[in-house]
Amino acid sequence: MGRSPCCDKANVKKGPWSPEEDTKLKEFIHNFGTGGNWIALPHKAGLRRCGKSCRLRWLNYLRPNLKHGEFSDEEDRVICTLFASIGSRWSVIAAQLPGRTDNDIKNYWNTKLKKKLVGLVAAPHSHKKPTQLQYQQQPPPTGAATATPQDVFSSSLQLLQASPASVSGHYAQYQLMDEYHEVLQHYGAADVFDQSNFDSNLYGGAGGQEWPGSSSSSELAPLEYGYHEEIKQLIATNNSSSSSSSSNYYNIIAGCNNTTFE
DNA sequence: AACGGGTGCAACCGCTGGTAG
DNA sequence: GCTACCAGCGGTTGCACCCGT
Repeated sequence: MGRSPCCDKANVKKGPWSPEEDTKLKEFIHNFGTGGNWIALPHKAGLRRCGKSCRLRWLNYLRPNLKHGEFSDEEDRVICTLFASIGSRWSVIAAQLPGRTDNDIKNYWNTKLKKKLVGLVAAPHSHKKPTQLQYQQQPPPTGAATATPQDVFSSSLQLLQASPASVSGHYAQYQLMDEYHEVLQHYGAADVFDQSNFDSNLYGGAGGQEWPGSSSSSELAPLEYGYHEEIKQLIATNNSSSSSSSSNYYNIIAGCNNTTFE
């Protein structure tokens, strides 16, 4: 048996919202709030819309203090960093970017950031990347039988963050993101993450969404949290071998010196 | 001017997890 | 413990707009 639909599909309007509908929704929520029940809201507000549609419209467009327009370099950096850490958990990423919605960030990632990466790789001045074999040669984290893509990327990003300021910046970040993307493809993309393990690492296993030690939910979580020991281990291992793949990453990053990204 | 492909964004869909009864 | 309901989430789609030919 299937579940009952959330609304009468035949009697709800779909498609773009009109200014009148926007006004009705805004005024209703301003006067009465959502009442904790989005399903009942459209009827009360005199809207022929599905409750889910109202919720989405409010959260993504009508809600106060929303930012529209270009993402800043800093926002780019946060998105890349968090994507590297937690994957496509857009709501979690959005929580770190005040005024941005998960839908915004998802669209931005899918339409712009991802393409920036691809463009960089295709660009003539792109630097040689490690091969997939080199990914496989990455040492596994402590206690793991094999290195996961996430391990590889985490170590790469950590190397980047630990490197001198001259080698940081968008180009290097995006270069790493692309490597990450390639690793995902190599591993079949789908079941790369042990999500529960990720959550446990990311949130300290407490089940909450606030970073341990953080007094504010808007505080940016330290990237290395949860991976700290694994990453240190990886760095230690990589640094001990001059022919290790970590030096490939250093070469890539070093090659980005004085490269401006737009 | 007309057309077609590309792009960006708003909105929808289907699923999951939480929870009240 | 079970069921039904709801909010929230991520993936996907539809469409308006832009731009090159």
